[in-house]
Amino acid sequence: MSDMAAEDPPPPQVEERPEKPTLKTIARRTGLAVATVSRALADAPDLRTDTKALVRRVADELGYVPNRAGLRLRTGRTQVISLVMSTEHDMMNNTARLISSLAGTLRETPFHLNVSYFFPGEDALRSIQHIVEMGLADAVIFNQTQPADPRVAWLMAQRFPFATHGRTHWAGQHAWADFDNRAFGAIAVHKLARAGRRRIVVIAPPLNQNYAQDMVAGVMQAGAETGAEVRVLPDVSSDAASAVVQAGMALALAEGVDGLVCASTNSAMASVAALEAHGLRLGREIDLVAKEAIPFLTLFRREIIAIREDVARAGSVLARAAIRAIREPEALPLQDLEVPQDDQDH
Amino acid sequence: MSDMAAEDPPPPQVEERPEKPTLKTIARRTGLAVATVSRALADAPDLRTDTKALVRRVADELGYVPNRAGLRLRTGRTQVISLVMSTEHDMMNNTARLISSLAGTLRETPFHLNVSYFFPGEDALRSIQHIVEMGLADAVIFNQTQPADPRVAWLMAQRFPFATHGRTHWAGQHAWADFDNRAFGAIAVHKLARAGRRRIVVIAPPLNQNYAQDMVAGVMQAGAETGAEVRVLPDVSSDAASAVVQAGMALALAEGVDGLVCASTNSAMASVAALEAHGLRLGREIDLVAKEAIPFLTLFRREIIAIREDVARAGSVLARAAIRAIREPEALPLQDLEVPQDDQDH
DNA sequence: TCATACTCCTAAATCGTTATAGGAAACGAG
DNA sequence: CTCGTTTCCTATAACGATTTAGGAGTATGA
Repeated sequence: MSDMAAEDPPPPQVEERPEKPTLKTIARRTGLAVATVSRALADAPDLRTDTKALVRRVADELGYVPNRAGLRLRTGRTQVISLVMSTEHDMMNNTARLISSLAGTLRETPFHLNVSYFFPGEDALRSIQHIVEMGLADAVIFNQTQPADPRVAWLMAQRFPFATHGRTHWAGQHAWADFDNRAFGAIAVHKLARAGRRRIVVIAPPLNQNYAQDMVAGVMQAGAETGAEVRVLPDVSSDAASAVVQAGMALALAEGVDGLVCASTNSAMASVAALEAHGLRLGREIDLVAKEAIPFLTLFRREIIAIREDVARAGSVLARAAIRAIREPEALPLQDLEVPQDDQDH
Repeated sequence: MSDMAAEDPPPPQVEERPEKPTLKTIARRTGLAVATVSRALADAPDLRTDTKALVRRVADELGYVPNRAGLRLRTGRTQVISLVMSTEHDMMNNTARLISSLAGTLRETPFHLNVSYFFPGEDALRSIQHIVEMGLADAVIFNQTQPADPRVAWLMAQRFPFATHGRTHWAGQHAWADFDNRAFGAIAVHKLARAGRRRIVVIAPPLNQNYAQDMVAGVMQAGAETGAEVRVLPDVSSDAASAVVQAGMALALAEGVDGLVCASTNSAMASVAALEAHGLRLGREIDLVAKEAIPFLTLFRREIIAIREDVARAGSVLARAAIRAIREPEALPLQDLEVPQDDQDH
């Protein structure tokens, strides 16, 4: 008998289910009109308190849940929050954590999480315009912000609710969650300096990204403070990381580099491969500081100095920020900056 | 000026957009009734061919897209496919690949991808029942199937469309995409045997999972064929992987193990940490075969023998399978088995 | 010529919700 | 007793789609 052999199907006990309660059901049960029931559940001020209490009690008894299609058709509200991701830079499961955290935060709310991607070569703005113009969501969340991100500009002009993973030039005016990459860069260089490293190379993410610029600012500042020589080597893409980084490294290492800063698990692993190929040993001739979202690097090489980023925190903030942007458009946008601490262990 | 300083907001050019075309718009434009337009777009047989052509032409000109809320309210169809994931076993971004592949395949269809999770300790069946009973999706996709998976049994009894990542006892009767873990197990042991390894330890996923049982079957069979001694060490959870595996390894290594098979990138990295702590060297005293979804292990230790699993393929199949299950419930369910090849390099 | 059949289209109802406008009953004031 | 006010509720229309039943014309047959 092969793997594929069909065993007996499970018993087909198709119990007919009691049909879902609607406003009409509650109206019948209470003797009120549908409109009254609707307004009672919305806590309209011109209904008697005991009427509203009655309606709510019956609604609870029946397990009433508003029909999403009816609501959406009538009000235009979708109860959907749409996450629009880039497919690039998707290694080492930042993405999975972000999504699961978003979904986890949203599950206690009436909102559903829709996920879509824009692909390399596509216009990031287009996919978001599509969602807004088609009325496919009440808010959008996206990542990989640029300093003057066109998506942010457009959404602000439209007054459409959104939240970003990463800041922009307009960070004061919209909802975001971000990791303090400037602090990360500074801490990284300080740690290396304390370890006696003087010639530091930084593997930076693509410099059109906002967080890459933050990180560079941080390392440069710390370089000035510590007197270490800091050189930035921009990484063109995480996917092509190993090749690019290794080539860059080959050049850099020739000049007596003794410290490395990497923005991702990815580039850290590629860099280690390169430096070991040059006969350098971590913790001896060279030290490496890297940011990571999952505790992997220390499994990879115990000597790597890892700084953690809590992506789940960002996801949770972004979900709440999006809801707030929907419900209280005039309120102060929710913002959260995760600041890494310099524990001085190194 | 700090990072947070608000620069000038983007110009608030709120151009009023032409309102979205509906059936009514087309009806006005063509002089036909709304019902006729609807039936023309549905290609009703009792309409004149040129009428239908006219309607379709006008619809195209206007860029008509059916309103999802209207459709859903009237027909009950949501045009949503719901992915219900477990939060466990989520390392090394299988998840991210799966989701991006699902979303990528679905983008050319009218279906949207909803993502939700059930959390450790929750009943996996409940979250799916909720979706079905609330009418929140037209199909569900889920992973981590068990041989007699209660979700599969329930959905089959309900005749609700679904597709699974991983097979079950009823694999002949429902849609699924799977990796051939039995072949993987067999190939792994054969590779080790060819390298002269005789005492092999297998780090298996939790044995209640269908794929873990497949993998065990594969290694046992190959053990018998090659005469190697094969012992299975069950892994309780990927999250706790490192601790558990290291403990198990400690015991196992004491007995002269010279070959290791790991089901995931995760357990492979943990195992390497453990074996190196014992002073063993990969490719010398011991060899390690592992499955991975992203090309990382060879960066980690060049000596690891990696077998690739194409999660994107699974995602694409699952998306198409779900759509087929929705549209042609009586048709043969779509199924796809990815069989790894033994390249004999080792 | 008249009944019958066929072709092609449409009016109306419906899904579940909310907003608008207004109505019935009770109350207070003159 | 009558007239306005206030209180509390409801009828109706609308959102955008599909389905059902049927209607107006034209063609066919005896």
